[in-house]
Amino acid sequence: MTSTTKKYTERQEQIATFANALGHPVRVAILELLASQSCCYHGDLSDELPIANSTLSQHLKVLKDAGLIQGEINPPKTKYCINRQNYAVASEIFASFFANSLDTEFTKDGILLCS
Amino acid sequence: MTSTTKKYTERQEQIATFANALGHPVRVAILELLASQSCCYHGDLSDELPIANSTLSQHLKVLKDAGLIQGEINPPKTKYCINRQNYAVASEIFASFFANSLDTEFTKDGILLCS
DNA sequence: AAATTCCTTCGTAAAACAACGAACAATAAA
DNA sequence: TTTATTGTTCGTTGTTTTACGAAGGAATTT
Repeated sequence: MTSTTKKYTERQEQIATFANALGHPVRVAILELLASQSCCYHGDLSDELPIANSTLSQHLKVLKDAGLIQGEINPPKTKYCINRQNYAVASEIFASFFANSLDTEFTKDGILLCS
Repeated sequence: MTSTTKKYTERQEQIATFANALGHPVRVAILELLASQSCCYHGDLSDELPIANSTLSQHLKVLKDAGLIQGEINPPKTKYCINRQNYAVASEIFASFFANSLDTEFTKDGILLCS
């Protein structure tokens, strides 16, 4: 392939970005905590997670940069919550990604290729 | 939190593993190619992707280690295809992950917390 | 004003990732 | 047997990630 192309589609980049954010177990745990409690202070999360405070801040930044959470800073406390809008986007994009892939299983006239 | 705990659940680890594999746009592209064509030789993928052959091998290894694809080596050719079984697992685990999270939006008596 | 609480940022070190070309199998073709 | 073809593995380089403690900022409490 030539190098003049724009490498990857926006969608592929978007999927990778969301996936990357989910690509560490502690970030999955963070999202689950936020989802179950709607909101949490940094300290609440820190109590539940086996990582240093500064490390937690880093992971929260990753999630925020990916758009999956948002933080309301209110010194000295900071409240985090899920960004539901982007969460829905992520949910859909993953669903469609897997749906498209699995579809092909059925669009090949029942022939299971690549045994 | 004490350090005696087993850090993360199997499920959290599993999600992170799958997500990690999806965490690079070229790997998303690879999966899409495999999904649309059912199977591909390494060379077919190489023609479509803007990376060196050796790099492609690395990415394929990541996807294989995560269980998302499988490779049938038949020198000098190698045929790759999606591991549909694990793919279905991944699809479900992501779906349930997002479903659980978004559910809370409705289980809070319509009160949108954390504006 | 000093001390405390809460969290972020900084500095740093170790590990993992991503990319490439070169070298290396393993078969097929000449 | 030599040459090609096809991929993987190796070695290397540079970047990113993950982790921590220390230091810093911002309000609140003492």
